[in-house]
Amino acid sequence: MPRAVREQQMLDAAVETFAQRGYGAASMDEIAVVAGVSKPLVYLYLNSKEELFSACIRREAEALVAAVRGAVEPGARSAAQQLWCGLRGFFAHTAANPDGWAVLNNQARTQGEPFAREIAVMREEIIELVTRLIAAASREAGYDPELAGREVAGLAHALVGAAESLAGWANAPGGDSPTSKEAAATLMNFAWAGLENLMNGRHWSPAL
Amino acid sequence: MPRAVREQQMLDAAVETFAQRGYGAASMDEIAVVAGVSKPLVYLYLNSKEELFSACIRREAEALVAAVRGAVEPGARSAAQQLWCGLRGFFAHTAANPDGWAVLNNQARTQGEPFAREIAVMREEIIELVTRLIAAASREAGYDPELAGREVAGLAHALVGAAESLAGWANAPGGDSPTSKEAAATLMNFAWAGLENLMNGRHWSPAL
Amino acid sequence: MPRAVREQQMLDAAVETFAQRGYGAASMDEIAVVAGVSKPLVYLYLNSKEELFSACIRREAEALVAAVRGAVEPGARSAAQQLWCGLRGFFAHTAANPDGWAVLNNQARTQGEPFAREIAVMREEIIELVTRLIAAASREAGYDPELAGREVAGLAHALVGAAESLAGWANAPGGDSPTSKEAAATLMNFAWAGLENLMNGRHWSPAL
Amino acid sequence: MPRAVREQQMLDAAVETFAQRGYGAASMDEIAVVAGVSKPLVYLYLNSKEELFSACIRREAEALVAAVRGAVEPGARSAAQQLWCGLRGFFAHTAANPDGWAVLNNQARTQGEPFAREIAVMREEIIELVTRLIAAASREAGYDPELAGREVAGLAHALVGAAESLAGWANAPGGDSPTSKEAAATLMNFAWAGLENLMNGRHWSPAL
DNA sequence: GATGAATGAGATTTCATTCAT
DNA sequence: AATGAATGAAATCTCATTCAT
Repeated sequence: MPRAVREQQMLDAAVETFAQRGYGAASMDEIAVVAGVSKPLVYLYLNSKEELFSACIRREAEALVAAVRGAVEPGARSAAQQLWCGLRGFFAHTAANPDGWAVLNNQARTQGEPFAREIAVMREEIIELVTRLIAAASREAGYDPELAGREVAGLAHALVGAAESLAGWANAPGGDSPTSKEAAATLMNFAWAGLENLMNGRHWSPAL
Repeated sequence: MPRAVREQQMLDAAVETFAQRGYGAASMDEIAVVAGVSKPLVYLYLNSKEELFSACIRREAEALVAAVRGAVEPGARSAAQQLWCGLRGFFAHTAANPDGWAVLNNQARTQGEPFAREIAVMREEIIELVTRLIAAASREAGYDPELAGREVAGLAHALVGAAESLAGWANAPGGDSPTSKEAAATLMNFAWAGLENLMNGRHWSPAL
Repeated sequence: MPRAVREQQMLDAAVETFAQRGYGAASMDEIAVVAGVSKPLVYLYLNSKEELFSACIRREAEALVAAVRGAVEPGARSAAQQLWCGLRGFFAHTAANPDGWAVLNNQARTQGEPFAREIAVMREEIIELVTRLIAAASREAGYDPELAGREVAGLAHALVGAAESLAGWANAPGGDSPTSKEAAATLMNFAWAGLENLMNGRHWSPAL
Repeated sequence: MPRAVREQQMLDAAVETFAQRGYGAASMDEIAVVAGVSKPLVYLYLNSKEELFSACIRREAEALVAAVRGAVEPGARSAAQQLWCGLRGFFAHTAANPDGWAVLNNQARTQGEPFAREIAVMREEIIELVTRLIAAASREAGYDPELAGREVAGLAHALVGAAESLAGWANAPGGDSPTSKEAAATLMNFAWAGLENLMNGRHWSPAL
């Protein structure tokens, strides 16, 4: 069996195992068994547990970013529609790849350097994309996004954070989880309302 | 030295170590050294690594819930003010106890059962509190929260998720993090705007 | 059992095993079994295979140097007698501690850095001692050792090299090995004759 | 490429690797890479690590013995001259083939059976040659070597041991090493003086 | 109440070796 | 003649856990 194929099998097995057991508790033994190969082969191809984990992170991060970017489809639609499509793409991808999402969001982020940095890079990329879309959407709505640059960035941060949180909830087993469509709609409402208030200068304040 | 004091020292050491190394990488040896006692004493008081970790989670979760509930000060003020105070309490507590927060949010959540369940319980408690406050606030504003029960819950979920995300950002080292007051204000703006739109039936929809 | 005692037991077992199997082929498992303890205890006390080997080298080197110095008994006798006694002490010690000698001469010297350096230091110490004794002996015999400083050093080098070689032969199993007394006598003859020729300027030359 | 040539390339690579890493630490992988062939080919030609090492020993031992024998040039000269030429040949060969010498003297000797035996055989061959030369030289000088047979053998042993020791010193990096000519001259002086004293019955004795 | 001494079990990693082509 | 693909076995090292005092 050619090397490239085997490597993907190993990454599949590793993502599954890391997601279910956690980085520390996942053993190379188990990963090899799940992949259906011997342990030395895993080391021959991927060198060490750390590099294997990094390879998982890289593959899953690239797949997630590609899924979101692919869903956005720039040009064809309004910025608001693009944001909506991006969110739906995000929830659809994380729902379809719960293990990959768990590796990125639960494991990699919490295992310290050097893994956290790789996640941070991916997150920055997405936040930047969201920031651009919100700014464009506010321009479409007739506002001047320059007026509230810092707050637009804050909105993007909160939106991404809330999306991450909802993705976990949406993937959780149990009856009352929202569908991925509902989750995206909730967030669009959130973003929309926030944008409107932001641009109209309607801020909540403690004195209110 | 009385047992209760020693036990708290051990929990302090354990929280610090778990937060910095992660559950898997933290060793009982190191915890004992940090606590300034011998390893058998840790076992005598806390039985096993798992129970020790559970004790940390329980202590930190209770402290966090108490801090938020204490900040809310029911009765004295409007529901919106209570929500504001609760958020400030949340951000203040996580900023003052970064290790405890890291154990709850980064470690316990990602180590699988039975720890994740303890976190879920605490989270439900807080989400319920937030849901009640949002409903009360909408009643104060003259709306009928029964009209949009499910969406109020969604709003609470998103708010808590965004708060968790902002707590991580606010505690992160680096110059552009928001202060805990800014973070709370950002979230109140979103909650407020979201509530208003919700109650006025102004939903964003794909067709828009 | 107190730590110091156990540590010596482990070093005994390690010296025996390293001598018989070689550094590479000796396993920590076998050393632990020979020492009658569990493997983790070996690591607890001696940290790693490398440090364990270093500890063996240090202990055996110090014992050997002490044996030679102790046998020399300076002051009481002529320098020639001292050299004789030192050689006898050397052969007696290596014969009584064949494993220790094998670790120093066969294993440590050939395992590269950092072990070879430790041996080199010990060897320098002994060569210096021998050089001093030869110089003193030549003074006693009425020569001026300053006249042939470099060659005296060469003689000391050759003497030590020959002694190392003979120690291996004397320890070897088989009937025709010399006793340790014979070995020492052979070397004294060697040294004596070399010294005499050296000081009388009688050099062998190819033309002869 | 013909098999014989490939085999020599592999042996070259193996000698180099064994000399630099030691028998245990040298891996078949590295040897194959250094030889510029694939690992299975090494096994096809040389069967196992042990046989490969044996082949190295055999080749290098034969080359060394041939170099010494070739340098001796029997018949043409006096026995003393032959000894002198043999020593020069020995030092020249070890200086020109430091890796081969390291394999013989440092690695093979210290890896236990069956390798040590192969070295012992070669060594016996050389000691026998030296013994014959010393006996012949003493006959040329008018002595009766039968009178001191055992001591002549001892002298040969010491001479060979000293030569091995000096070969290591002469090959060592560092400024104060002797040249191979100096080393040979030093040994001839000792052999000559030792022989003279031996035959004249001038023994050093403790009582002296 | 407290600890120095000790270990069973299992982690990651490496290596000599072979098969199918 | 030659190799990419693959592995059984064993190495070093760590850790949660327990006893005897």
